[in-house]
Amino acid sequence: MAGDFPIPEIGEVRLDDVLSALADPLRRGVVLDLMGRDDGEHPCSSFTLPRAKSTRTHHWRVLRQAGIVHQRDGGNGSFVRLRPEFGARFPGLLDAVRAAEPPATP
Amino acid sequence: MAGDFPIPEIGEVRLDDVLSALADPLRRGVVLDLMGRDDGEHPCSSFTLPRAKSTRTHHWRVLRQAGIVHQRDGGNGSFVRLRPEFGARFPGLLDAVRAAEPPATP
DNA sequence: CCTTAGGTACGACTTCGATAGTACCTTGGC
DNA sequence: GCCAAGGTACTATCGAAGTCGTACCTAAGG
Repeated sequence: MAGDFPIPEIGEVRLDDVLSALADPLRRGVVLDLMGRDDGEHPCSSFTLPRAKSTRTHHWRVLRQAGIVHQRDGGNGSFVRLRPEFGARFPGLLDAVRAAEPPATP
Repeated sequence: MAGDFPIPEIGEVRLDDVLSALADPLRRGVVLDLMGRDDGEHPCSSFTLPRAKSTRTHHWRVLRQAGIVHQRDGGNGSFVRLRPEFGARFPGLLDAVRAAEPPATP
């Protein structure tokens, strides 16, 4: 494959999907993790997702369809980054989520 | 009965429950409606909830347990208001949701 | 007192989402 | 060329959530 995964236009994304995506603590965790990194791509394998491979795939797809992340398939590994348009489409949302969440629990 | 319904301490409310509560379009609709009114009590019967009575009861309970609303039973009718502490516990969250939603669809 | 309106509690049904197992694919290294 | 690592697609399972019907409750008004 080796290409970008299909993602919805940012204008097509429904708030329902965004809030449902962020309601799951695992997905919210990786989003907050991503917000704490630089704006570039990061390997999917570098995130804390203690679930089966197919379940991780599922969670990334949900985040893509919520317009939150962009994902690129590299054949043997895939990479994600936050979609920069998201902040303009849903201003303050991710910041509010981050503010409500304890930064991490190591 | 004629009294206040039990609600969690605002500090005990989990973000999971808040986001799940707001992910439902019906519940989000009544919350946004409530935000557009004055801060006092409003009859539950004055909101747009085209569902069976028992289903409406369910949705109000979810909003209570998410720390978003306070509810008082008056015997033949019950009344809700936004919890003023919510904004301090989850700053910017409701505002972000309101900003992301078209004001209404009449 | 009786009726009605608004609402709760409980149980049943149904739909949806999180999870995982298996098969298969692609890049990279040996 | 072969194999391992990372990941997707598909399917199945299981529990949670949305929905509703029924029985019952309470205050308000005639």
